[in-house]
Amino acid sequence: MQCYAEMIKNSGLKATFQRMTILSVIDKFGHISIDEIYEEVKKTHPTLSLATVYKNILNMVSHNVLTEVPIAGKKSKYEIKKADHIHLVCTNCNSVTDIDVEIPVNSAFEKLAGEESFKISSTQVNIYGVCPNCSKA
Amino acid sequence: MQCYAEMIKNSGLKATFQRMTILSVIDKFGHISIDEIYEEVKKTHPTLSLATVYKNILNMVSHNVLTEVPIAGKKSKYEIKKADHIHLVCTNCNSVTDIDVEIPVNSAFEKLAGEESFKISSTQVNIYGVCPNCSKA
DNA sequence: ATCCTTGCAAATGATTTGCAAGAGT
DNA sequence: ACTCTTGCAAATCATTTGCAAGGAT
Repeated sequence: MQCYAEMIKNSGLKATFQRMTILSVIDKFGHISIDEIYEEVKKTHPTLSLATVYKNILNMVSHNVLTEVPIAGKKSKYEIKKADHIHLVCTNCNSVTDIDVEIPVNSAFEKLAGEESFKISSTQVNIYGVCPNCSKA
Repeated sequence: MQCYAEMIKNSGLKATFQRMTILSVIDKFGHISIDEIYEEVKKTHPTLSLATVYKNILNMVSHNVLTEVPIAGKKSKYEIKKADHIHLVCTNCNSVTDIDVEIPVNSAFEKLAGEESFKISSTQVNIYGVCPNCSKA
C-alpha cells in the first residue's frame, strides 16, 4: 500500500491532502469506523472536518477505493479495497481481523447462486466470536 | 413459525400485543428494516409507536428471538432467528433472500478460525449481486 | 400486586447539505 | 482557468431516553 495518491487518482478522484491522510489512517488501522478515523486524523490535522471525513468515505467507497464492512450491532468499519476475504469479528473487543486466504467457498457460492440465477458481484463473510487476546482474559 | 407468544415467552420476555404484531410482520416479510416494520405495523395498529418498535427489536435481538442482518450501504434488516445461512442481497431492488442450506463452509471456517485460535459464535454471509427479477429488466 | 412494557415528547447522536473560499490538475 | 473539494454551520434523519399510565403474569 505505497502510493495513496495513485490509488485515489486512478479511481477518478483528486488526490487531496485530506484524502491521503484519511487513507493512510485506514491503512494503518486496517479496519476502522468513521468517528475513529476522525479522532485519529484530528491528532495530526485538527482542521480536517468530520463532514469531510463523511464525504470522502462515501466517495471512496463508491469509487472502489474502500470497502464497507458492516457489523451486526456496531457501526460499519472501512478498509482499503482488496479481494474479498473473511473477517473475524471479536464481539468482546470489537476488533476485526482478516483471514488472508481466498474465500474457500467461492465455488460453492457460485453454484448456489447459479441455482437461483443470481448474478454475484461480491461476497461478504463475517465470523463473529472471541479473539485469542480476549480469550485469555 | 406458529406461535409467536411462545417464542417470546421462551426468551424471557412478556408476550405483549405489540411484540406479537412486530414478530408477525417480520415473519411475513422475511427480512425487513425497522422503519419498514413501523410502516407496516401502523397499517393495522396506528397507535403502536416507533419507539416501541426500536425498543422491541433491540430487545428481541438480545434475547435471541431475532437476528440482525447488516447490509453494506443500507440499513440493517431483521429476521426471525434460525440456523446461520446465506443471504442473497440484491443491490438493485434491495431484496434479501435466504439460501436454505447449511452454510457449506462451516468446516472450512472452523479450520481457519482454529488456526487463529478464534472461538466462533456465529457466522454471517452476504452475497451481493442482482436477483433474477432485476436481471430480466 | 408486581414488574415489565408502552407511548409520548424531548434529548441525543449520526449523517447530509448548501455555500463561499481554497486547492488540484 | 476550470472544476472538484473543503470547512463551517445548519438542517435533517435516526436512535435513545425519562416518565407516567397501562398491561401481562
